[in-house]
Amino acid sequence: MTGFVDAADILKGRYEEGAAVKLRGWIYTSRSSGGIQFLELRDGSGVIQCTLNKRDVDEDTFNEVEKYPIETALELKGVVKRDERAPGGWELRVNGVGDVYVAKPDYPIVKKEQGIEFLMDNRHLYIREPKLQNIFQIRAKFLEAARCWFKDNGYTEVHTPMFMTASVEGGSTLFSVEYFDKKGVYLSQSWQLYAEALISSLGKIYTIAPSFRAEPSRTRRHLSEFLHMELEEPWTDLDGIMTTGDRLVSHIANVLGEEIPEKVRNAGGDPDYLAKLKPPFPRMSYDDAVETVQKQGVEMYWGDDFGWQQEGPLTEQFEKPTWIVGYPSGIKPFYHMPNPDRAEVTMSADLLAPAGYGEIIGGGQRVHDYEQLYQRTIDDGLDPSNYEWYMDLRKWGTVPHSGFGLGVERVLMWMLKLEHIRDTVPFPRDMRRVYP
RNA sequence: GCCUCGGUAGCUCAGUAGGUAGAGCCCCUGCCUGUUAAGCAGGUGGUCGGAAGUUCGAGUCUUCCCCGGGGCGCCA
Repeated sequence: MTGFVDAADILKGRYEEGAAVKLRGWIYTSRSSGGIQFLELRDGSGVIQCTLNKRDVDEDTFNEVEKYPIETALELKGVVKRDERAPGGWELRVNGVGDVYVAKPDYPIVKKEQGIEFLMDNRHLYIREPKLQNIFQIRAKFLEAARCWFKDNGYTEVHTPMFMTASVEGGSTLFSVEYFDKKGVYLSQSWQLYAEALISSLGKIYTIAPSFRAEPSRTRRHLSEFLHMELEEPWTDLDGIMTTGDRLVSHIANVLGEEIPEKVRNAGGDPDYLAKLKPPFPRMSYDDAVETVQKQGVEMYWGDDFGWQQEGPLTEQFEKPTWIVGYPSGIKPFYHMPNPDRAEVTMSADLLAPAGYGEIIGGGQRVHDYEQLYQRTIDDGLDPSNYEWYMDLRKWGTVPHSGFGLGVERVLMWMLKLEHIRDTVPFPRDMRRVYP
């Protein structure tokens, strides 16, 4: 059979009642009531009920179909029918069956409550669930929207190595790799050092690539491998890069809210909020943030980073994502530029999502002066000789430049109000799980 | 790394005072022409996470180990 249609298009009413169509997919659920069978067919676009009436097909076909276990893949032809009794309001009245790929009868994922451990052990099957399918489709739209924005704003996509010899974010969270006979090779934590080299070649650039962090973190917002959307641009200061972040995040939110509101709603998000999210986002100095936290009675001292205890109360009242600007030098990596008027703080900013979803962007202005960078490296306890090529960049045509990294899964989690970051990605990697 | 909860049928769980293993779902068989996690009747299915110990006897008590969930610190 050829010329198959998508279940989603039938459910959207794109076919008139009575239209003869062909569908193919996997049996998601099946129920039978003697002379009539109900199959919910899952085809990658959605799930649609297909009814088989004994009157409409020959007896052999009817009896065969009744025996098919769930997850059997098959081709169905029939007639589109509007029916309020069907989930979604539309169904296919089947009058013929094409090729069939019969499943084994013991599919482990049951339409009942199941434990997380079991579902994670069977992740390769659980990803078929419409709930996850929907999130993955939103994720794809998210990336599409971002790339579209980058293109419209003159950014070039570029990719940097995953194998690296130097730490970007601090050595304790590096994954060590066996790299032939070489020692000291690690998986990338960030593209940043390479990005700073590439801006002198390409100008405004971005990447969408995995980053790896060996943080022994067991929380609902950590992955050891996450998708990192990073951006770097020359001739730009801290203020400029925050404005860029505002526009990028707003654009992605708007696209999701306006173009696929139903999917967003089904996942648990609020499409109206996303559609209306507009720049600029509020900016709060680190000093004021500390004071705010202290006023709420939570223990914190100037110079500390925000832990969960501090961040929750701080972001609870936020309507929009909010920038925390000017972190102390002591809690930011060496490449952050010190504030010329106030050496104890950096020209850095993190974007915190509302409602305790945590940090979704981290970035700022980089040190572009050679001497200053050299000193910062030493102050940070690092060996400058490990960063020779990176220092080199400051010798020839160094200009003020800034960038940031956005955690795709974190942003998705916030936008869809998900309980756990694991559901933003098909096969999540955390400290306890690398299988399947 | 630390805190905390858990591991009994394929899945979700119950298991009283230590006395020899249960339910629902899944699956199989039969019935049912509008089901929505369908319903009704019957049936299959177990090294109680592992090892050692106490005991006449351990799913249950003790010790050690393994695996997992949630959280903290840290981070995007």
